[in-house]
Amino acid sequence: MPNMPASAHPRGCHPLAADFFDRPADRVARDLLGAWLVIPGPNGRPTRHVVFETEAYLGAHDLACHGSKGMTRRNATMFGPAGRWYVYLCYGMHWMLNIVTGDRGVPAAVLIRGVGAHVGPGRVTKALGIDRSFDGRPATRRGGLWFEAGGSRVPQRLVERTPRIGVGYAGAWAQKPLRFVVDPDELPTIPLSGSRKP
DNA sequence: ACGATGATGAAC
DNA sequence: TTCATCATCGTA
Repeated sequence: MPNMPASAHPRGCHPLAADFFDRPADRVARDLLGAWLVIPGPNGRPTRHVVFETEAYLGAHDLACHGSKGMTRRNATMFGPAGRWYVYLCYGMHWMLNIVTGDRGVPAAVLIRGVGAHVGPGRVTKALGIDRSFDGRPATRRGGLWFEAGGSRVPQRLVERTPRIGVGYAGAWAQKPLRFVVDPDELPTIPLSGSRKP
C-alpha cells in the first residue's frame, strides 16, 4: 500500500483476512488478543479498539455453543464460512458480537467480550453501534467492521484463561478454559489517537 | 441480589 | 399460542 498515508495505516496494522479465522475458535480467540477491532467513525475515519477479552465457542459438540442444538434462523451465520460477523440479541437488550471461525458447516465462533475502554460484550456493541444489521456481514472494510493485526503477538505470560461467563448450563463444557483475557494496560496504544499509558 | 426486556426455541 | 430460557447490565 505504497500510497496510503502513514496515519491511515499504522505500523504492523493490516486487516485480518478470512484465513486468519478459518482455524479452531480457541486459537482464533487467543490470537485476537491485542488485535484491533476497527469501525469507521462519524467522520468516516477508522476508529481502532484493542481487543482484550474473547471467548471461544468450538462447534456442535460444545454444549455452550448455540450451534450445539442444530441450525436455526438465529444461529445460521455460525454455520457459514469463517470471517463473518454473527450478531444476536441476548437477554432481550444486549447485542453480542461474534466472529465466525473454522470450516463451513461447523458452528464455531469467537465472542468479543472486551475492546478498548469497553468492558463486557453488551457494552462493546452499544459503544460501537453494532446491532442485528451486522449479522452475516463479512469482517472486511466493505462490511463496515473488521479486525487489524496488532503490532506484535501478546506474550503467553500475559494471557489469562478462565471458564466462559454465563454458560453454567453447559455441564462439563462450562468449566473449560475458553475465555481469554489480557490486561489492557499491557497492550499497545493506538498510534495517533491518544495514549492509555502515562 | 434482582429486575429489565424481548427474541428464541420447544412444547403443546 | 404459551412458556421457560437466556454467551448481560445497571441499580440497590
